[in-house]
Formats: sequence, structure tokens, C-alpha cells
Amino acid sequence: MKELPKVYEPHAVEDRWIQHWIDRNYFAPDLSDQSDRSYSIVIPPPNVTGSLHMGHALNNTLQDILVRYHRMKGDSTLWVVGTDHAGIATQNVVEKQLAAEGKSRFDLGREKFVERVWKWRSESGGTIINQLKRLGASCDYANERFTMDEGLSKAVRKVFVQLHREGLIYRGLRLINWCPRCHTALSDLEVEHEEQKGHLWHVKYGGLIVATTRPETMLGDTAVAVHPDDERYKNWIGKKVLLPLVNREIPVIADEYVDRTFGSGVVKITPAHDFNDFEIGNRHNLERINILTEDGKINANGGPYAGMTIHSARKKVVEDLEALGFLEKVEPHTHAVGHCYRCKTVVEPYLSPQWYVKTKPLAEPAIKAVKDGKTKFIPEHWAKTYFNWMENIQDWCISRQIWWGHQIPAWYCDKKCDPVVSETPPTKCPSCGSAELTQDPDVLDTWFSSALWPFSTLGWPNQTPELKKFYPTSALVTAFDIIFFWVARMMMMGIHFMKEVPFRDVHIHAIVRDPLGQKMSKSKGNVVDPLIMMKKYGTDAFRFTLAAFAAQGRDIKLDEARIEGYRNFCNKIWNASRFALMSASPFIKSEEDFREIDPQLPLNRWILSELWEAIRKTENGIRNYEFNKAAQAVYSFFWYFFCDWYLEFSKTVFSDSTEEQKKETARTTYHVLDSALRLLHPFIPFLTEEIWQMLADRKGKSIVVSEYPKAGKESPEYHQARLEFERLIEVVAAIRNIRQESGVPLSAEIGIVIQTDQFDLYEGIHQKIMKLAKVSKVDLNLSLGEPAAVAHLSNGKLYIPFQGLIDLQKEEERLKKKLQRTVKDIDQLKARLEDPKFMEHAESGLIAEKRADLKNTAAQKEILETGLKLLKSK
RNA sequence: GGGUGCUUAGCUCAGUGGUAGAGCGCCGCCCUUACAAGGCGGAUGUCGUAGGUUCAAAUCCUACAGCACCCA
Repeated sequence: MKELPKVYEPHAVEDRWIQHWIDRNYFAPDLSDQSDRSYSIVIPPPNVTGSLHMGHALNNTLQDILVRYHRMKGDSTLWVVGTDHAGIATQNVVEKQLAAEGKSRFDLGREKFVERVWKWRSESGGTIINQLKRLGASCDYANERFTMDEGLSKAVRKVFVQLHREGLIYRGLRLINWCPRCHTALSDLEVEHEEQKGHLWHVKYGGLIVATTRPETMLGDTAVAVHPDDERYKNWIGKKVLLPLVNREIPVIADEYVDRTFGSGVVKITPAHDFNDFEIGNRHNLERINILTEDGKINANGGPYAGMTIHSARKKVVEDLEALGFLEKVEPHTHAVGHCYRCKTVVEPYLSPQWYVKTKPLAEPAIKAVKDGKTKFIPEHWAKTYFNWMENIQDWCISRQIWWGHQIPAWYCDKKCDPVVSETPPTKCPSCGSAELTQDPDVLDTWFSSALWPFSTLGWPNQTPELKKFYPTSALVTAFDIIFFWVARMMMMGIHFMKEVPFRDVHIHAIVRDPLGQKMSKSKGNVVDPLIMMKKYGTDAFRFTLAAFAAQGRDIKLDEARIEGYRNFCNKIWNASRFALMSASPFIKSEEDFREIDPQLPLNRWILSELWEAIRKTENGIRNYEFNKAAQAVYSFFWYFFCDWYLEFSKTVFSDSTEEQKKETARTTYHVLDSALRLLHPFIPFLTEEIWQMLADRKGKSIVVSEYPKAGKESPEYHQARLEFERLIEVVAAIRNIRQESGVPLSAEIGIVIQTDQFDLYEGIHQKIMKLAKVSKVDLNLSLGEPAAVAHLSNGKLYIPFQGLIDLQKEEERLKKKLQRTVKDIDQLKARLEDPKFMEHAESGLIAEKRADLKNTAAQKEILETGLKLLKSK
């Protein structure tokens, strides 16, 4: 007999097992496996600067459930882990460190700065990986990847060069989104639009009134535009107006783009500082006047305003306009302003030469792949979001003016020939032969390398066994907010370079929100730290909570009370196991005693059949990404069927049965517990391993690589056992109800009588009724000698003779309450069955069902009325 | 402006055509030798509003309201 503490203490257990699993290499894929049963997932690589937040916790818990499940199913399973170099974010971190030392990156120079980032990475970059381990994530840690690894960098260069050769990467001078703080271009996606209260200034341009939200950009105006059909301004088209303050003559042009209803219907055109204006400028061949520096200050083109920030220039321009009488009026106005997704600085449209990916040719096959079902979104409706973006995709600006990242493999010669794009540094310019070559100083967008993640991590461009076995990957698990950033781009690159989609399934899961439903963010200060939750309630309980919350199509408002509830569940598992070890272990010698069982007792057959049902439901849930359903199935099986009923019933066997029956029940207890642990293991890895090891000498094997439980076939005998236990539970519940509601103290001994014509159903279960319902005597079909409390059973009637124990008043109330409900039910059922339309249209099975319901309810009513009569006769 | 999702018990959420469910909380009774982080019993809902389809609607359709998010 083994003795365990009463309360489960998770922390020591968690630390011990994760290390054990890693040491034993359980998470490594089996490449020698010759079958084609493989399962692979690549982790959405967390930023190397990151630390585990709720989004990671949920994302990786779900992946781990999938991966552990498939590993137990015997699939050759690989979960690729690694981090993303997170160009701008990481550079910001190190620049901040430098700033604290009073230095900038320019003081160090590029080479020294990059060295410094690498140093930072080797010291602090492992944080999030360690946190993943604490979460129990069963990744292949032995083969951790990093987007700046030599192998992955080689893939990046190869992709760049090939796309360039194919004309899918080009360099162009266009407007880009410029972050004046990060000093770099951003892609459209990296700009977050936010509604802001601003003003609409109405300014006199000669005889015209122009409405603008950004008066300072007038320094770069090269036209004003009206709608060609706008009668008010027909005569102005082709004329010139004088730009105030700047005193430059600019043309009045006509363009369909102008919204006649906005402001005065006349807009200023600043081709170098507004995306729409840029397009208009191209159409009308307008001059582009850049008025900003890279710091976001007014440059020399701004005349007297040069050197001012945008903000102060705006203020001064407005003041000057007003002073000179050019300001017609000012209105409050709300408009969307773009901010840098990394540092939240307002971004500026800025004219600058950058590298682009021509996305349309890549997007088309990526759209088709989803339409053809080669990749499936789960839930399906996210495909719409994907299509919507892909079908309207813009060319992707991939160059960044920072130092940390993959430097663009393009070189320029001193003669200004076309750039040389090459995987290795060229020695001379192929056009002019010059050996004076300088590499493009820019680096690539971080998402460029993440787009290659599903194949670059598997060794591409080398044809490795991993690539062969695990590409395409089985599933990608992520949140909706990076469908564009990442999922779509992986689709494009994967299909283009591998000729095959990067993953079969894309499961889009919820976003974790705070209790008020707001997105968690550091700036709002509403973040719940998963590490604190894990510490407070145990990692297993925390993981189970996330799974239980992970219903498709709804965000998660994290409620700490739920975590506490599942902490209690873990404790329940612990104590049920404790009981099993105490009561059943004397009958168990080894695994052999409970691995295969063929029980004869209905009790044991019944729990097996419930176990199988739970296995089917859990497995279905996992396979369909319905993690909440899977969690619910395994939770209710364990707590309700196994603990509340089976273990309680088993006590009657252990206290009063033959040795043979005890042995069978012990073996079943172990078998069911062992299976339940394996069923729970993908959700609750640590606790299940701990107990699984206690059940028997596992000879060094781990539950991690144990076999996933299988649902057995339900024979007629098992079905019979199930019916018997449904009856039994019904009787016990009825007795308990009477006891409690009619005020019979637990200490009081009561006897019961069951009247039934299905004798055999109740014959064998007296002991169990007596034990669970605290009954001292059960008689079958005995004629009643005295008045009794009554209850209806599916196959008979239950009587509890008053014996002076039942509170008559309370019993009357109980009966009346029940009767009331019965009468209501009968009325409803009758109305249904008497409705000719219902009888005409409803399926015959349903009608039969309703008839049976009515018969049953009528019998119930009858017995309750009998009960009331008995009371009166007393 | 275009789009998506949500609105069910006090709270957090399941529930895609047949008499509304779970956890937590609440009200009783129990320290019954696995577990008080527990056991047993109980109460609780015009399923956002208004129409429509249907024999039958939380569930399908339409409109509206509120909330959240995405895109421009």
C-alpha cells in the first residue's frame, strides 16, 4: 500500500518531468520510421526578445495537445521549435541598452553593433524557449532553429536571388511608410491605423478653398484637384492658383478620385507625402517635392520651416496662414492615423528607393490552393479573410533600413550599373567590370525569413530526410492577427519554392482577452502573466483551462476562477489515484494485470463502456480542433463517471465480495485509471506522468510515448451493463432526493421497497444501493405494510416507508413541486401529440419518442398522486 | 465606408430544427477512513429586440440595437 499526500503539489513534479523527457529525447522525431504516418508542426517562432504571454501559452498548449496526441498514436512526430530574430524589435532592445550607456549604434558602427546583438541573443535569447519548456511544450528542442542561423540565412539568400531572377523581386522608387523613430521603411501591414481626433483646416488657395487634415504638407503641394464633373469648379480646371506661404503657382487638375462631398470638394495634392496624391501625381505627371528628412523634420524644401518637427511645423503653418488671412475655418475632424507597429510613432508616407516583392503572381496559386482544399482553414470562415487580403494584395516592401537582419544580397558598383544580386559576394560588376562593389546596406523584413520557416527549418535548400518526411507540415496553429503577416506569405513562398503547400490545416484559435474583453497589452496594464498563473495553480491546471476555453469562433475572456476550478480537477485526479492505489494495488503485481482485461461484473463492464465513449469524444474533439469539447469529455468522464460513481460503487466490491470479484475490480480500476491518464496526458502532461509511473513499474518507459487508449467494441452484454447502471443511478438519486428534501437525517436507517416487473434489473444491485444511498434494507416487490414516500422509476416504483422518519410537511411539498412540473410536461406533450399538423409532419421516430415520454410522465404523475393520497391517509 | 464575429443562469462560457446545459457563485445537509481544492441535494433563464420561414426556432432568414475586431 502506497501513501501519498492529500493535496497535489505540482511544482516539483513539473520541473522533474520536463527535464526527464528532454534528457530521454522523447520529443525527437523518429526518422527511421518507414511508414508514411508522420505528423509535423512548425511553431510560430516567438520573437527572440519575447517572454511568454497568454497568446503564446494558448497557442503552444493547443499545439502540444495535437503533438502529444499524435505521438501517442504512433505517428512519427516532429514539432519544430525556434525563435525569430525580430529585426526592429531586437534592434530596439539593444539600442535601448546602448542609450543607457550614453551611446548610439552609430558610435559602435555596424559590425560592432551586430556583434553586440548576437551577444545579447546568446545571453537573453533563450528566455522564451525555457518558458516553453515550463509550459510542457514537447518540441524538438535538440534541433532549435533561429531565423538568422547560417542554414536559414542561406535559404533567405537563395530565395531572394531566385525571385529576383524571376522578376518577382525588384527595386523601385515609391512612397513607403516611414517610421521616423525606427529610421526604416515598413510594409503596409506594419502600420497600425488608429482613429484620432484632429482638425480639418480650410485654406484659401487663390480663389479656391482647400480642406486638409495636414496643413504642413502644403509645403510640398504641386497641384490642387477637383472632380471633373463638379460644376462648381469646371472653369478652374487647367488654371493655376498661388500656393500660400510658399508662393508657388500650382495647377488645378481634374481627377475622378476627388470626393465632391468632402470639405469644399477641392483637395491639395502632395505627391511625395500622401499615397493617393502619389497616384494622382503619376497620372498627371506632377512634380514630387519631398519636404521631410529621415527624422521626420522639415527639410530645406520647406524654406523657413526647415528643421521643425512635423508637429511644430503644422502649428506654425496654421498660425502663419491665420495671420495672413488664408485660413477660412477650422473644423474638428476624426481620421485614421498610421502608427509604427513596433514603436507606435506616427509613420510618414515617404519617397524612397526600396526593394519589393511582386506579390500578385505568388498570391494567385496561394489563393487557388485554399480554394482547392489543399490547405484548409479551421474554422473555415477565416479563409474569407485570407481571400479578401490575397485578392487585393499590394507589392511587399521588404527592405528595412536597420542593421539587425539578413543583409540584402545585392551589390552596387561605383558606375551606377544595375545592382548585382547574388548568393555569394561578387568580385566584379558583370556590366562594367568594376571591382568597387558595395553591398546594399539594408536588411530584409523579418517576415521575409519567417515566410520560409516551414521548409527552411527542415534544411532547405538541402534535400534532407526531414524535408522529405515532414513537408508539407500537418497543421499550423496560430491566431488570426498574423494571417496576413505570416500565414499568407508562407503559403506564397511554400508553394513557389516547394511546389506544395506548407501545411494541410491552418487552425486559427482565439485571442486571449482580459476579463473585460479587452486585448491584453502592456500599455493598458491589463496583462495576465501566464507564468504567474502557472505558479499559482500549476501548469497542468492552467493548460487545461486554456483548452477548455478554446471553443472555435470566440475569443477567450480569461477568468481566474476557471483556472482554480481545474486546479481542483487536478487535485481530484490526484486523490482518485490515491484511492486506487490504496484499494486496488494489493491485487496488482504488474502492468500485465491490467493492460488487457475482460471483466464479467456489470459494474466493470459499465465503466469500460463509459470510458470508450469518453475516448471517442475526446479523440474526435482533438482531431477536429474542438479542444473545449475534448476537455469537457475527459473532464466529465473522470469526475462524474469514474470518481462519483465507479469508485464509490467499487467500495462495495472491495468491502464485501469474493476475492475473484475484488481482483477483477482492482484490475478494472487500474485499467480505467491508466487509460484515463493517457487520455488526459495531452492536456495535463505532468500530473498524468507522475501517477502513471506510480501505477506500475514502467521499466523506464514514459507516458509520453505510451499508446493512446483505444475504444473497444460494445457487445450486447456491455450494453446490458450500461442499462443496469443507468437504473441503479436513477434509484440512488431518487432515494437521495427524498432523504434530503423530506428531512431524513443521514444517520437514520431507512429501508426501501422497489416494485417492478423487471426483477432482474434490480436484483443484483442491492449492496450498491445500500452503500450509496445510505439504505439499510432493500426489498423487491414486497407489499407495503405502511404509508410511504414514493418516487417514479423508469421500470417501477420506489417506496420509502415513513417509519416515523419522514417529515410529512416536507414530503408533501416535495410531491407537490414534482407534480406541478409533471402536469406542465404532460400538457405540453399532449398539445404536441394532439396537433394534427405535428402528427402529419414530424418524423415517426420523434412521434414514438414523444408518446413514450407522455406515457412515462403520466406514470410519474400517477405515482406522485398516490403519494399525496398516502400522506392524507396518515 | 466595406467586412467579420459576438449578445444564452449573478459571472465565464457550451449548445447549428424537436420540452435549455457546464464550471464558478448561491441556498440547504454532511469532517461517510481518496479528496472540505471534497460529497450529497436544491434554486436560477420571455436564449439582445422586432418581424418572417416551419407542425416545431436559442438554433434558419430579414431588419434593428449594443459590443468587439479586421480592412480602407
